[in-house]
Amino acid sequence: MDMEAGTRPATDQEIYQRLWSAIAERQIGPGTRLKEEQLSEIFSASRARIRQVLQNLARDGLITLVPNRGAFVSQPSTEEARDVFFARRTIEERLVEKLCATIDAGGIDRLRNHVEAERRAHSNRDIAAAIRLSGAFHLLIAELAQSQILADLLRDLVSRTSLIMAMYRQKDVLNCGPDEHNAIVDCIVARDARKALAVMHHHLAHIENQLDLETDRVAARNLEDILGA
Amino acid sequence: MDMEAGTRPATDQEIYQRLWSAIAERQIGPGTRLKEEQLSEIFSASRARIRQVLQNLARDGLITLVPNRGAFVSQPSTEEARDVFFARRTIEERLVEKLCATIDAGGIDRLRNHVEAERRAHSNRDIAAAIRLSGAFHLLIAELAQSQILADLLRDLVSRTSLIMAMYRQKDVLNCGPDEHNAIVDCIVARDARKALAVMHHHLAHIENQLDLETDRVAARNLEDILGA
DNA sequence: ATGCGATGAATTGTCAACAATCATCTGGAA
DNA sequence: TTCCAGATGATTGTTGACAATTCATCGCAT
Repeated sequence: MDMEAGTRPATDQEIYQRLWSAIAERQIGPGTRLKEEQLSEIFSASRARIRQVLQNLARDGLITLVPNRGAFVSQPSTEEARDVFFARRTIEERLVEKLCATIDAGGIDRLRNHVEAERRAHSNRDIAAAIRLSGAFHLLIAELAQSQILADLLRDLVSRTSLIMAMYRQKDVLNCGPDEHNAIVDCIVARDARKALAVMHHHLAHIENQLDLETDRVAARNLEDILGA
Repeated sequence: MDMEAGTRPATDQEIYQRLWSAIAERQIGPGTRLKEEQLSEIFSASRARIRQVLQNLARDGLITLVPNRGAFVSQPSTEEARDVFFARRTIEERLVEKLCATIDAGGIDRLRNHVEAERRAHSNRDIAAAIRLSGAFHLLIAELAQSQILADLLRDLVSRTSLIMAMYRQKDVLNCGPDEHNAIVDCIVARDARKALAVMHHHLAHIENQLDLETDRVAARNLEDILGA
């Protein structure tokens, strides 16, 4: 949220990151249409580059590309939502299991510090930061587990999870606190792979169970207000 | 291997499929440079579309895009190779486990028929078909297990595995026969999830263990001879 | 003879204009 | 009034040309 738009060029990666954040952090609601020309003005980039970025976002499942119609922020169905959680359990259970065997002191420090940061954001009622850090925790585990392929996939799945929660979260349930994350770190530090796996499973199942199974549509918001200067 | 090139336009998907097959089935060796103009002539498509396809292939790990240099068929390192197998074990063990719980009669038929086709190709010494069917078996399991996300990822991993085997397979070892696949099907039919998981693990470990851990470079071949008319 | 710097060809990156496609709106007939 | 057909405007898809970058070659000084 730092660089001004509409003035100077922006690299492809910046545009991608910017849109990714805006979607994953729920600033742009599911179903919102993303027009190429509109984006090219906002980022002062040519349409060709915007198009390239949109294709990357589509491949990550964050947006849906409809031929001759354009790009829309994805609206995952309940089946897709369940599939995302199935894939996350598959991957993350294995990653924490591996991490228990390979973690070192530096890794433990990074995990502890991260959970601490989550706790601060939570007590400060900083919802946006809490959401971002909550996802980043899972990505940190993947990074420390040293499986590039699964880490890359998990990055996509985490952002899709944000999208899913934006659509299906019941309104009274707040974002889960850092307590469960802390429990996972404890298991890793104790090198108890069996328990770490179980706690991770419970954690993900917990999140999934908080969701509502009816389809909701979310009103589209104005892009310039979010991405513009 | 049916459509003639250089004459009529080809849709993006066709170009992608064509290159994907050529790389995954080892007709184009690792390290081969793919020039955009060359490909645009072969497929009689504009460079922009070629570029688009190349980016998709890069995201699937089949080719590597070097800025301002071009596209090269990937040469996975030994670490990346191990990571691919780690990811495959993670995913496929879970998929066969799930499949044991959800398989129906139609699915069993498809599995049996596929293994039979593999057996025929193997006894006919049809190496290309054997390679293709061997990969397709794993994809069939993923399809039947009904997890779109993991199936998509596995598709990429299977083609990367072909690339890895092209680079690191010891020359005397032939492609594994259909016997292990048959054993996996037996476990699924018996709905023995625990054993299915173990047999799948063994199968993938077996393939990985057949590999050599030294780096080999493979000579580049001529593109027109493979993709051209 | 060897190393270093300039030159040039080849290739990728970028862009703006053009063509094709789709949604919407209008108007008329049943 | 309702439905369908056609025109219209907006948006995406595609193309070819141009700019930027890289690699290889050659010349030159040491």
